[in-house]
Amino acid sequence: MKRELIKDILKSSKFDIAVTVGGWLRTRRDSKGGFSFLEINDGSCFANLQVIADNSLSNYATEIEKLYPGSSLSVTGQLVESPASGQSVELKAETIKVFGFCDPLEYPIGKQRVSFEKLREIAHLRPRTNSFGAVTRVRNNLAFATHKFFQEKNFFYINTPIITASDCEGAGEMFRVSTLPADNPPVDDNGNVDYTQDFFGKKASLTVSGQLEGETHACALGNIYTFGPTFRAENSNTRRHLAEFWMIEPEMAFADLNDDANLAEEYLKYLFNYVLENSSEDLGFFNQRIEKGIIEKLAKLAESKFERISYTEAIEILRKADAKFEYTPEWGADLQSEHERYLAETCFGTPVIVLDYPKIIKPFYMRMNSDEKTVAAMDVLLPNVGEIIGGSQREERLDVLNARIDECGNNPDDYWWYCELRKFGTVPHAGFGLGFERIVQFCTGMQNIRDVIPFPRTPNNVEF
RNA sequence: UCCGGCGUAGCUCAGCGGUAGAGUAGGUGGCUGUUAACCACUUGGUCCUUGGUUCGAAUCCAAGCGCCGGAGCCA
Repeated sequence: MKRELIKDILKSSKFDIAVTVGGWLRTRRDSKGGFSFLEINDGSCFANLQVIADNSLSNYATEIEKLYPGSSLSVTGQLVESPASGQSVELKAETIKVFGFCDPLEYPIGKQRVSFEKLREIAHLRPRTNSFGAVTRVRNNLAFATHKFFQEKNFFYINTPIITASDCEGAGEMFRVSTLPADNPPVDDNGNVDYTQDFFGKKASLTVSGQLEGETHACALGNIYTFGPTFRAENSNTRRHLAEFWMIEPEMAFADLNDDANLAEEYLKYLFNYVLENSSEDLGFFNQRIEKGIIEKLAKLAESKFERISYTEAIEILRKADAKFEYTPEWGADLQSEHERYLAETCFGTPVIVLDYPKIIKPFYMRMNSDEKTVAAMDVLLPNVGEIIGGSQREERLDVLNARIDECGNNPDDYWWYCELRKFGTVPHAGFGLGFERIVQFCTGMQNIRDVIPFPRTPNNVEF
């Protein structure tokens, strides 16, 4: 079926031409003047198209008057200038084909307001709402902008494995991947599960990060990035965590921590500018209904310089701060949520990049600084969201890396191939990870991360 | 996992010891180039589950289940 998108029709300045649209009814208003107003949405944009359905249509009494929100239809007619205010163009229907009626007594999302919590229970229908249509289009633009940004900078898109045997420094609890019988797995002489009999012949899990594999390709192709699903089996119940989420992980060869921070800042600003330019209609909705001032916020951040401070400076600022913290800031302890929020929201009011964390709170692969107390790590903190990016310069010196693997209590055998990247032609390199849903949250103002991914997976929730 | 809050009509909520309410959606009638349409009437409920206190529980207490917010873990 050849059809025009409402997105294009509403921009059209050509009138009195024949067009066909297909979409879902949002609302019907009857006029006793002998016609009905139908508002159609086809998902191509936020706005609806107003259709005039005259009672001279052959199926007016039999079908048009029985249309309720959610019904699917196609309309062919003349695009005309609207005589009334509220819309510039409207479609005067010549034929209306109804594909599917929608019973208003059963359909859960009519014209009335439905809470986000309720919509999560009907995740198969929620993309038909204004909010989720807008979130989905912004999410799409952020994904496209991500590829565009890295491709323009000559980064190669690579696909790291989803099933893995390396547990990447214990970034979180992992989901086991196994074909062994769950109720009665084979056991070895010590009574432990015998994974040599499993599908892969050893313990396998869903990935918590593609970083270690990503490094292999950075150490060959130069600059690469991944953009794929990531899994954490943590029992996290917050509005910022998912068990399955999408992560973007660039990795650069011949790069240090400063290059890494520059890339992170440039990438975030690129995203802000991209959605400001290409999602303006949807952002207008978020600006009005979800987070007042979000457009101004994104525009300001796209222009501003991100604050950069060392971890040690951050601790000093927090200790002098005129604020009550539940946890006293102390050198050597990780920054608490309240500390990150103070820095990004109260103290600077801009994104903050914190650099050079104590080695004791960071994983083995981060590069040791010359003070031998800190490592070349960075976190990017956003107002309201908190940590959005975590990254580091990687340890490229084999002897130091081996010592750190030992020190952190890891088994060197698990990282033999990772170490060989240092053994054979090592190179300074750096990268970071960004949680895609968190940036969607930030750019839409949506409060709960479960509402910026089509089908959220959280503890006790795997419906759909 | 810990702390706090909340589960009442299809939906959004009020009621907080004396026998069930509003708005909205749906129905009927009226009116209208309408646009969150409007006006009148109207259908609609195991008050999450189980147990306890009480003459009497939607209301108080306890446990369970579910959801939300904060914390931790992190992206």
